[in-house]
Amino acid sequence: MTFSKSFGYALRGILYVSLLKDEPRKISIDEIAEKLSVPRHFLGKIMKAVVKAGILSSTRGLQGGFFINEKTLHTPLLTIILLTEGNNYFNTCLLSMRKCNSANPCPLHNKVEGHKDGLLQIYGQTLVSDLLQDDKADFIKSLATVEAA
Amino acid sequence: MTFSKSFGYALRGILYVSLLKDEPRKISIDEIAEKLSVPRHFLGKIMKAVVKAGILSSTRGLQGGFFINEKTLHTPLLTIILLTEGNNYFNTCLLSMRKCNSANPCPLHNKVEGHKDGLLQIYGQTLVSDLLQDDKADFIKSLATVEAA
DNA sequence: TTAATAAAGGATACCAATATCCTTTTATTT
DNA sequence: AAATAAAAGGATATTGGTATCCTTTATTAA
Repeated sequence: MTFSKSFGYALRGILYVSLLKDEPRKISIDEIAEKLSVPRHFLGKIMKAVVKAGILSSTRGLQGGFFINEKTLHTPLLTIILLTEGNNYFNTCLLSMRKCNSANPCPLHNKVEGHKDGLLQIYGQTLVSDLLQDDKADFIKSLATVEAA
Repeated sequence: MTFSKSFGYALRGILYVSLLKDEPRKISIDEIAEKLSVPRHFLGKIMKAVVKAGILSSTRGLQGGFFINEKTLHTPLLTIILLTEGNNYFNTCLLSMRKCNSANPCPLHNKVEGHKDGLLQIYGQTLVSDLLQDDKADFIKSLATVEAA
């Protein structure tokens, strides 16, 4: 039921860049970090992985930055989850038993399998584009939500 | 979709002690650790918390060890989860946004809320006794399942 | 072709979860 | 009472996720 912070940073970064897809400029890591209230250097490391996975594109140099490509908006959440949490995220046994599977289930396995599959469905079918909202200003605010100072 | 190792160790320890509830002897930490193939000292720390929470009982001294009490078998999984993962486990935002809730939802919030509630239901309703299996030898083996050497 | 800008990449620090060890307390047995 | 056995408790590694900084590479603009 939980993801690492990396996942949240990655998805929010992707959404921020996607939201500004109609602007001619590219989006710098500094801008993303500032608008999302996220540690700049750590975000840079994550965004690098996102670009390497082909989910976003980037160019270096003056006027450089991040921008969407043909894959970005059609990327399912599942792809981002597996990127940040590791490919075995949905295969790991809830009881940390290494040989747990359908054939040799741990005591919890069958109880949660249905919901696990349900979540997999959701994450596999929900695309980046499905999470974008029309009101940009409002959406950016919601992406950056942080605790009151 | 994941729990810490502590949760797996705790639940498996509880199940092991519960399974042997008809034996007159108490169950030592050494026996549990060995049968479950789990680090002995770390398990000790977790079992201490389990006892402190009243989910199991224990006595020190010669012939001491762990044993079930009136609560053990009726304990819902949720209690154990909150013990090992922290009370906010089901309240944390998937995108690490600190102010995310129904009134001010993050982009993922509504997508998964249903399944989150479903899992909460399962964990709240499934009791320790529901996970015990009749064939003791078989069940112990399944609790201890580890990777092939 | 030089200066400026920005991502990529590598090195290091920090912290919490995980794991181990050692000492203390408690209970039982002799 | 003394010896023993076992959990409780505290102190200390170890590891992986998180976070920061610095250098390198690439691109653009003057």
